[in-house]
Amino acid sequence: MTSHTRDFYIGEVAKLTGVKIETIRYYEKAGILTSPDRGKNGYRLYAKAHIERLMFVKRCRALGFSLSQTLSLLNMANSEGRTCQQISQKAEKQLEDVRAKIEDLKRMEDVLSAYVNACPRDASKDCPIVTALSDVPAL
Amino acid sequence: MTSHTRDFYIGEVAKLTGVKIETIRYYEKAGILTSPDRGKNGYRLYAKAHIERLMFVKRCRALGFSLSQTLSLLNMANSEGRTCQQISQKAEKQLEDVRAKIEDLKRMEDVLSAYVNACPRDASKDCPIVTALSDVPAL
DNA sequence: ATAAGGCCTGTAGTAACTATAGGCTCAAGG
DNA sequence: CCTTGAGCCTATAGTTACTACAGGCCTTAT
Repeated sequence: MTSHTRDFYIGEVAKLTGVKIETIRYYEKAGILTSPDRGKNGYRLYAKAHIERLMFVKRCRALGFSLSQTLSLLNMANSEGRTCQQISQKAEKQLEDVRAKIEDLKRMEDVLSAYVNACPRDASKDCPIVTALSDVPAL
Repeated sequence: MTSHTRDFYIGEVAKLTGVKIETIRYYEKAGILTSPDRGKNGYRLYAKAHIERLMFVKRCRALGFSLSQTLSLLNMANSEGRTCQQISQKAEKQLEDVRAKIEDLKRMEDVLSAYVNACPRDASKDCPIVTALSDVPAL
């Protein structure tokens, strides 16, 4: 029982992770993924570790982390001296950001639904939505 | 009492509307704002109508409309045959989009806060957040 | 006279991809 | 053996909505 794991072509990696081929290559160029070995034909050969790293990136992105935040998390996750506390601090910071975005969007929602409610939604010509949108404060 | 309104330089427009000078010029190039007249020195001269249009754009953007959605709203708002119903349809569509984004972000919030809660936040080495993030489903 | 500030154009940079062009390699079918 | 198709390669351009220069007028005040 050796620690041998077979290599994967980029297309297989894409299928396994659900990340598009172009995106995987983009991540490599952007320094998010380390360059894999190449076969004699020049094809990229990925090992299990690459795929785990890519899943990490995918999940971070799905949680709204930017690529640079993701890279920082990756480096931290793979560093010897890191602590659980450091990781959770980043997660908490991101949680705050997400909550702030939710608040922003809720304000949009409120205004939009007020507009929609104020509108008679019929064939009339002067729409209160238009009026509200074009009003200039100090003119 | 004529309908005369004085002209505004781009800097004044920026102050009145709170939209940056570069952004105003960008909107003109992008076809969102019509090109204003120029003075003999080549400076742009804006009239009240431009400023109202710009405020319209600013409010649409603040409500999450894209520039092309905004342009479509503008064209509709200024068209003779448009009805209140058409306008409110766009607003309702945008309201749906905003609500969908809120749902997305709430899902992120749930996952993130679960992660943060699961983490002991101490000096330990194996962080449950890292484990959860790098797990590959079918490998 | 000159310095500061506002305006002009045009280009490049940002984030995170996505799409396209042009060209290899590899396996299977006729 | 040849060809066809699929999969891979690189490099470049396009996307969205700006933002930031660089280099150079014009105008006004000191």
